[in-house]
Amino acid sequence: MKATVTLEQVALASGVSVSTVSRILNGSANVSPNKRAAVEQAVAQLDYKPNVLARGLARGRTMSIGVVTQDVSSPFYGDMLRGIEHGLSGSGYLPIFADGHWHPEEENAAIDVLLGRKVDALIVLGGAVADERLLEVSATLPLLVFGRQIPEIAEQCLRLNNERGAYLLTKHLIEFGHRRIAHIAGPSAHRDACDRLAGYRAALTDAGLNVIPELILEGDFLESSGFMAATRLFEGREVFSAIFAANDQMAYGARLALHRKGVRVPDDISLVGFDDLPSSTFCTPPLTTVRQPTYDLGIAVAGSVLRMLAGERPRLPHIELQLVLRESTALLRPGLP
Amino acid sequence: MKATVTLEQVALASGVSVSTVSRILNGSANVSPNKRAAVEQAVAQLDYKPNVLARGLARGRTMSIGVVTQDVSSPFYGDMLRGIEHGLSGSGYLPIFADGHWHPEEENAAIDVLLGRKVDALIVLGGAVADERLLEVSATLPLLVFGRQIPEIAEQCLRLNNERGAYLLTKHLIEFGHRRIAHIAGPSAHRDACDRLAGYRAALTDAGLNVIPELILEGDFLESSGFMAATRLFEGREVFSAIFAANDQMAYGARLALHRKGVRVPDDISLVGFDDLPSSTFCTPPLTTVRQPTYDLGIAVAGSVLRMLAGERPRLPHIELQLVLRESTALLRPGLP
DNA sequence: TTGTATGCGTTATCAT
DNA sequence: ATGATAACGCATACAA
Repeated sequence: MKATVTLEQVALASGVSVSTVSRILNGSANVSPNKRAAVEQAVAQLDYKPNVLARGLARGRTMSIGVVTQDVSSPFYGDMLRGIEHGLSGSGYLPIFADGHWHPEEENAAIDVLLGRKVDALIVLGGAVADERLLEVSATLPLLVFGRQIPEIAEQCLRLNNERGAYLLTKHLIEFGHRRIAHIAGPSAHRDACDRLAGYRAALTDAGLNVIPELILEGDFLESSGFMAATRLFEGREVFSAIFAANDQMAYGARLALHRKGVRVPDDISLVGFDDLPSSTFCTPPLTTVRQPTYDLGIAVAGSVLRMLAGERPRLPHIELQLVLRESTALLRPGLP
Repeated sequence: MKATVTLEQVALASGVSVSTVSRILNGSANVSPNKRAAVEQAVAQLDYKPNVLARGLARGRTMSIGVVTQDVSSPFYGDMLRGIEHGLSGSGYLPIFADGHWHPEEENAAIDVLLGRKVDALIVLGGAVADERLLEVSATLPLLVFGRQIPEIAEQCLRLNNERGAYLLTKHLIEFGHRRIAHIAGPSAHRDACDRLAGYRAALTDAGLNVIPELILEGDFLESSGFMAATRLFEGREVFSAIFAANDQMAYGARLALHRKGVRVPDDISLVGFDDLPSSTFCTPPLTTVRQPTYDLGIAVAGSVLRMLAGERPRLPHIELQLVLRESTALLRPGLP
């Protein structure tokens, strides 16, 4: 309907110069009250909306923040994005997402796209691009990284202690009497997966139990791989009374495999995951897991970006993973190994 | 590190004018091979990246497409976004998301933000802004709407037949011998919820069964409401042998309630949902539901947007909902009502 | 075919 | 305090 209203038109309608209008709109310094009023009225009347592009071109900033994810549709990232979005709301900055699909190449491309869009800051969630690349980027604009630690920019990196989370989980199972605990690990190329495996190992060792290689299988963090791993576990000759899946999604898959076998959870086998996805509260039975406060993490990261944009230090919080005890774990039944 | 390289610098480096460089970059018409080569080399050498903002300002388009969602973190929308993203990849257009959080006001704000960003087209997913608003928008730029039907722009609207889906589901239960089927409906303000309720009613009526008001409860499409509804169902005096939840998430909640009551699915009670979320394959037991092909829908919508951008007609496909039979439904056990 | 000049809508730097 | 005017980086109508 109405064509784009420009600053010039507002200036004309209110009888002042464009620069004055611009000043008023940006709240910069001194303007006479009457002119201000005239302009504000014209703005309202013409329903003037500043052109973000032109503003960006002139000022050199776009008021948008690039966010590189690995999979928008995954419950984990989805929830973080929501947190980021919430944390940014009201700041005038708009998050722009680009997906790396767990592929370093695509991830690099995503970063390129975002930089090409002249985002004012960048948030990288997980992934595996080279540290050097991120350091380059960091030299150009405010960068925040979740899920990895780059020494040179440690202050801008937020990484939860996955090993500790896995340790807690495993220890919990051990305290419940389990000594033959299977582990469905994540992809070995994935840092988090390795850390969780390490935590599992450490807990066993600390408890004087030995690690049984046959009870460690690798999945890909998706439900189906959890299903297959659990199925294979039953085909093996090593008995076990508990399964620790490296993330909730694989735990779901494993749970289904158990269901198919007619194995009860937690009566026959205890099961734990990692992440505490929203749906883990509503599994049958509700899943014991470790909570990654994704939403709050998103908010924290968003806050830090805003701080860096304001020239301050990121001040990322230190966040501890917490054990969430639910109903998928139980005391080892007497008579079992 | 390297400051932004401009067209002018490329022009200088290759000994031609900026306009020539611009032409080559945009592939417009005739340029001598040697100049072209020189420019291309300079571009590569300087690692020139066009400034999207400047380009947008000059050309009047931003190569970005606004997408209004209701909840990025929901499995439903997350998957659609993935589809849209995929469908747009390679086209040069970048999707930009803004969330309405199921709030008409926020949704309007989201549209404003996107329009302010001068997106070249808009995709609206679900939601409840006034038809008029969308018609206004549609007069300005290519618009595509999922989840509602606006007569004036019917060609640009994609809406699945929710009533039919619910009908199929209910009919399936009836064919399995169930005659007292409870329904956990979605919020009555939600169009899809109403349609599903209507389908449920129609199937009962067509089968000569009467609709029992006490067996119809309203939820809010989230797991917790499904849990509460199922719990209340047991407190009522009307018996039932099956539950039809208006979406998978509520079915999950209901399933947990049943688990708590010690009620087996499907042995004691059959349960169905609606949506076929990725995780429904891995429920215990896997959930019988109706499939909304979210990912493909996303791709279809993206394709149509691209088509409209190219001046063609949207040509949205007609998509049928399909029943997905899994293990949460079983024949009514003899002796039950 | 190629170069020059102008415009896109704002902001910022000057004068005044 | 306020108004011209020059960037911002690119596309394009026009001229050559």
